[in-house]
Amino acid sequence: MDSDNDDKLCFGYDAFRRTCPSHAVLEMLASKWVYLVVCALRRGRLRNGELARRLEGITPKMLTQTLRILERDGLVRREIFPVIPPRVEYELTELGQNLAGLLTQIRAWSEEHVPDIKEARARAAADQDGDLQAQA
Amino acid sequence: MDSDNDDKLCFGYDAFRRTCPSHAVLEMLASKWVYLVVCALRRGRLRNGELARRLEGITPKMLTQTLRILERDGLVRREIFPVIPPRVEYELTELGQNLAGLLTQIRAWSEEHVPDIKEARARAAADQDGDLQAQA
DNA sequence: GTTATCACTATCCATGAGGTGCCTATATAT
DNA sequence: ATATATAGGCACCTCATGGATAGTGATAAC
Repeated sequence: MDSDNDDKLCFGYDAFRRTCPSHAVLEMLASKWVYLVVCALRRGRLRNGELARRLEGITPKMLTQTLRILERDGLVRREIFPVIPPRVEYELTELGQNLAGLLTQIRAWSEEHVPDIKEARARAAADQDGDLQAQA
Repeated sequence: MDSDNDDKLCFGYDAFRRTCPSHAVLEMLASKWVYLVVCALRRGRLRNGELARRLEGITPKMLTQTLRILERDGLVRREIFPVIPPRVEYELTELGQNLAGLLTQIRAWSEEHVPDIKEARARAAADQDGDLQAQA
């Protein structure tokens, strides 16, 4: 029991350690597009184009890149239909579903607390101005 | 009611929209160091040096930068003691505490699911090799 | 006088995130 | 014959950012 690091140390992994695999996992999750893709797939399978329309502002490259990462890490399953024109569908795996619950909570938090953060930023900006005036 | 986007649309904000303030909030949260700093502060106030020692691999610059962002957005409170040598302490605000619960869950998830992701990556790598051999 | 602590700030540089455009295949529609 | 839809791959380029390093100021210890 390392008293310096005993809060929720799970399964011997410790995300605070740079070399710990869980650190790399956390890093993979720390991406805007990973959040949004996983959230978007939560309700069911979607095609590339459907995702692109839903995730406003994502470029085809970033979408593909993100999906490849999620597929590689076992969060998303990719199914190709050998038809013309091509049809490819993406859906969450069980592991992905599991994560989606958490990420959706983060997304909900972001939406809920916009006013709080707006207010905090306004106050910070005001304090800045105050400092500037105090200097003059 | 936009039937294309009705899952958990909170308070009129929609993180899927690039111009929505909640999108920016999500982007702010999507950072490895934000995760770890908030998690580290969860149990109580810490000084800069204590944080630096706990967050293995963080540079002074990134630590300060992250703390400034969190302070600006009202998640962290900064208290300066006018002594020599300087003493500065950081602690979560109520808003920060609120978020810390979620982020700690994400961190726990990362630690829990390392084996799953390792396995998925190994399988993906094996599939890759399979493709290469099939080509030859 | 030299070194150390502490919490930074400033600066530079390499990496990589992300954007843009062009390319593939084929069936259908015009 | 040409255009469109579809899901990409691939090469190139830019700019932001992460990271490394050095400096700052005041004091106290050696």
